[in-house]
Amino acid sequence: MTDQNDFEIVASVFTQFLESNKHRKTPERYTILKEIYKQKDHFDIDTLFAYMNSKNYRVSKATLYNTIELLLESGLVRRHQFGQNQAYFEKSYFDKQHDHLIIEDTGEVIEFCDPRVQLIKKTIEDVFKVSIHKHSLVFYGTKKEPDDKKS
Amino acid sequence: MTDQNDFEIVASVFTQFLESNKHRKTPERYTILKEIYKQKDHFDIDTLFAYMNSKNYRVSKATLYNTIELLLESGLVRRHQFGQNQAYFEKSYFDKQHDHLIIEDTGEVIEFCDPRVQLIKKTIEDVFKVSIHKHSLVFYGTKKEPDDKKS
DNA sequence: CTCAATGCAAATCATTTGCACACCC
DNA sequence: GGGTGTGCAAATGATTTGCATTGAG
Repeated sequence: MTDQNDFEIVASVFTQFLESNKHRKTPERYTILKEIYKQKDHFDIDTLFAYMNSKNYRVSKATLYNTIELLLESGLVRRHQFGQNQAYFEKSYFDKQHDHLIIEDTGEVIEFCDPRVQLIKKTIEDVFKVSIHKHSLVFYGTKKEPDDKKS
Repeated sequence: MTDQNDFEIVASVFTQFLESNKHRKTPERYTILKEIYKQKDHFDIDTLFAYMNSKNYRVSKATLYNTIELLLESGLVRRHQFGQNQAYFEKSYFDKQHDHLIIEDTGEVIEFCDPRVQLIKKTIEDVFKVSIHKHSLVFYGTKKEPDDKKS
C-alpha cells in the first residue's frame, strides 16, 4: 500500500513540520511514523505498542502518545473515537477523506465516501456562519442475512 | 419545554420498559428520569450529579450510571461522545433525530437536522447490505467573523 | 422474606504527567 | 553544553465493580 517512495514523501512532510515548529528530529519519531504507515487499517495505541515491541523497536507509550499528537497536528494521522473506549488512529496522507461504517457484531470498520456529506457541510457553514474544519460521520449497523428481503 | 403532562408520558414509557424487563420501579429511577427531562441541553454525569445534589436529591454516581444505562436501552436518552472526554447525554423522547455542530472556541453545541443524512444512510445500507440502527454526525467548527467575506 | 438496587469506596483502563537521564542541535 | 525528548512509574479522571445494606415486590 505505502511503498518506500511514498514513505519518503511522508517523512519529508514530517521533517518540514518538525523543523517549522522547532521540534527535534528524533529517531523514535521517524520509526513511529514508519510503523504507522505500514498499518493497513485503524489501530489503537496498545496495538501499535505491542506491534512495535514485537519487532524490538523500543518506544514507551508516553512517546507514542506524544508523537501521535505531533502527527495529528501535522495532518499525517487522523484520530477517531468509535464507541466510548480508546481512540483509534489511521494514517491519512494518501487517503482521501472518508467516513466509517462499524459492523457491531464483528467490530469491522468499513470506509466509505459519499459526496453528499460535503454538501451538508457546506449548508451548515452557510446557515450557521461557521467554518468547519473537521467532521465525524459514523454509521453503526449489522450485516443483513442473505435471505433478509426486508428488515 | 417538557411540561407535567409530557413527563407523565415519558414516565409511563419508562414504567412499561421496567416492567417488561422485570426491573424494579425504584424512586431513584423516576427521580433521575425527571431531572434529566428538566435539562434543556446536553449534560454529563458530573453535572447531573452536582445538579441533583444541589437540590438535595441523594443519588450516588453508580446509580446515575446504572439508570442512564436503562434509559439508553429504553430509548428515553441518547448518549454522545463529543471529543475524547466524558460522554454527554440528552433526553430523546420528544426530540426528532438530529445531529450536532460543535463550536470549538466556546464549546457550544448546536443541533441541526438535514434530510440528506437519511439518504446517505439508505445508500450505505443498500451498498453494504447492512441494517443501520444508529449514527453519529458531528461537525467541528468556529464562528466566522462578521467581516469574513471568504475564509 | 428474597433478591435486585443502592451507596460507598476501591478497582479499571486509557491517557497524562513528573522527573531523572539521554541525546539532538 | 543546554534544553527538549524519552522512558518509567505514578497520577488522573471517567466509568465500572465489589460488597454490605436497603427496600421493592
